[in-house]
Amino acid sequence: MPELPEVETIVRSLRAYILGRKIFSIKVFLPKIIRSAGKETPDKLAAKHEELVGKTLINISRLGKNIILQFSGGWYARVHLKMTGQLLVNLPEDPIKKHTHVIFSLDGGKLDLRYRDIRQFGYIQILTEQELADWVEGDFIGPDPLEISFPCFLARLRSRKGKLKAVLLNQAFLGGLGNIYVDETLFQAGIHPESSSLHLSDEEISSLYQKMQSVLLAAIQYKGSSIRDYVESSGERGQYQNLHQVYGRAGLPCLKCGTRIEKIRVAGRGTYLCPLCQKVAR
DNA sequence: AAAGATGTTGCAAC
DNA sequence: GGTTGCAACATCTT
Repeated sequence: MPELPEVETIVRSLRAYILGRKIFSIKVFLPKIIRSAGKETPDKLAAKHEELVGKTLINISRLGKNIILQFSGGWYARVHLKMTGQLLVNLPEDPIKKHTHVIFSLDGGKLDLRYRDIRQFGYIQILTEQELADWVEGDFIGPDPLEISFPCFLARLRSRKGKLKAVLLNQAFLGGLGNIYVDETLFQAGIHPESSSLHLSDEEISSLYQKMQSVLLAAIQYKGSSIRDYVESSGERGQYQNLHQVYGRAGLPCLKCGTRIEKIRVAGRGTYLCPLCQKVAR
């Protein structure tokens, strides 16, 4: 589900609602959602989330599509929402929706942070500072698309080969792009997703860089794209889906030239493009 | 009504 | 290494 704009929106809303709150209790309904940091025995892992009880949430940040919650006492939680994960802030009396797998009770029981995930692909990892550092080092996430400089972007792209869409989806290349925003960026830049990353001109890479940032910033302004399950932590839907130029528009006219938008498969993912506006650089 | 699709990513195989 | 297919799982669409 969520890509950079959705995760960023969730992080911002979590900051507004639960920064500074203290963990009162934790209920785990589906244990596999709490994933091992590597070396715990199963029984130790099962009890690990109890370490957070009594700790205060002192920072909330994003690393690529990962949400990092920092607690007092040197504890962290890393949340990956994968396709259908949600982090929702609720009142305790709010009905517990189906597929709610973990509830963090906050503020002496006055507020809930709930993890909900229809397909159960997402997970929560409870980490010490050292374990977080080990993860950052080992499971390398590339620079943030909104923070990387153009020279660095250019150099990194020039060092990769393969289909451009596959490169952009690779979280070790840049952290945060996913299927929707790659398609939207490539349309805006007028570049075909199957273009070879080696055969792009400096001008094309410059356009790619600028459109990537403008698309992501606009999507954040609109609080992300709600196609199916994504909502921010208050339960509100994003609105950027209404501004999609190609994603989900197969068979509809291109908004630039009127040609029918095509859907093909690239890098194993459904891919939308305008065959006239987006040319292949081989 | 079965088959194919879905915003992710890790793994195995070639 | 890059690429492909599959796996994790529930639900919706064709």
